[in-house]
Amino acid sequence: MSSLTKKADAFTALVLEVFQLNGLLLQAGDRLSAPAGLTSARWQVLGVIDHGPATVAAVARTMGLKRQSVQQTADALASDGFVEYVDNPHHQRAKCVSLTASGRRALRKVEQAHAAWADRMGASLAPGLLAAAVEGVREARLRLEKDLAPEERSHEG
Amino acid sequence: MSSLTKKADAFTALVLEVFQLNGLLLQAGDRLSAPAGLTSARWQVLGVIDHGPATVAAVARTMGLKRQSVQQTADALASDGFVEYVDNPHHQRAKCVSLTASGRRALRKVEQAHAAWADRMGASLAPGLLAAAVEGVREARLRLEKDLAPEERSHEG
DNA sequence: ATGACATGGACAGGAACCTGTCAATTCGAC
DNA sequence: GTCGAATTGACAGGTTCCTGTCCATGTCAT
Repeated sequence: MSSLTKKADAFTALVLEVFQLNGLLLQAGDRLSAPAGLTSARWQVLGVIDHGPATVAAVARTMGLKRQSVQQTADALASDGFVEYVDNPHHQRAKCVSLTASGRRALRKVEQAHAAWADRMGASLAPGLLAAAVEGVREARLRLEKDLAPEERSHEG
Repeated sequence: MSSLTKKADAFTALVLEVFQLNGLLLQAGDRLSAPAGLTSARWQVLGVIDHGPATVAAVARTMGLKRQSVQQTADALASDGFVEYVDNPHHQRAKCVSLTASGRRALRKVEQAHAAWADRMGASLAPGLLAAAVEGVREARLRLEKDLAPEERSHEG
């Protein structure tokens, strides 16, 4: 660390903070969704198909994940009765993932818990600080996306 | 999302940004460390023991991970010759993880790449914005740590 | 219509984290 | 010194993500 410039040091500090916050957020998400029988990953999938059924691949694109990862989560959700595969009029093999009544109930429950939590957390931070954090992190993300883009040469991702 | 207050909405935006940035950072870390034959996780472990050998459990505490996770990474590093287990004068069973010459070489290589990258990224962001992002994310992390703390009742964690 | 190409589901295997449990060791209170 | 608590390594098993591959299906230019 001692050989880094000031700006590099500041950016590295952001990286370490983001890693830590990310870990805590996953923990918080699991705690929010556990009472409804869900996890962070499963809750996210239910959230995506809340506005309407979608194929596994479409959900994956929305979430920025690989379709194989979402497939696993969707299969687990289906075997727990939170979602079901329904026929897709536009594609013979690619069925749509659709919320069941049980899935919708669970999602509503998590959303209520999430609303209370986000409100509590959002209120505990100075508004200006929160806004600055969002903007700063978004800017960093955009730069990093550009930085990473040139070398990505995968037909799957 | 529509039932959230303004502050809750802002906080949720921060969460989504952090998730995305975290994913990109892992990608960037892997890309930085790949030329040296490492990954993000392995590089982190090498970084911790750079200032001196330490037990697996101590490394885990430093990194905020479970010792079992670090054990796996350390074993992998050992089998690749980047680290070796050396006797611990203070503990019969708990050996210390120590850098080998090869491990030190790899670490130096990654650190150089990291310095260049962090400098480039840090310079691409307005200094004020970067500082605000660090402060905002840190504040959010601290609040979340407090928010999460009361319920944590695990003798391992 | 036919053949190239992108998209999608399925399956295999791996990385990095987690939890839970066990026995060995160390440490502190007494 | 001795006993109980805390720490540590080891092992088993699980989650969520990844990559790579194969084949079926849909789309589009020719």
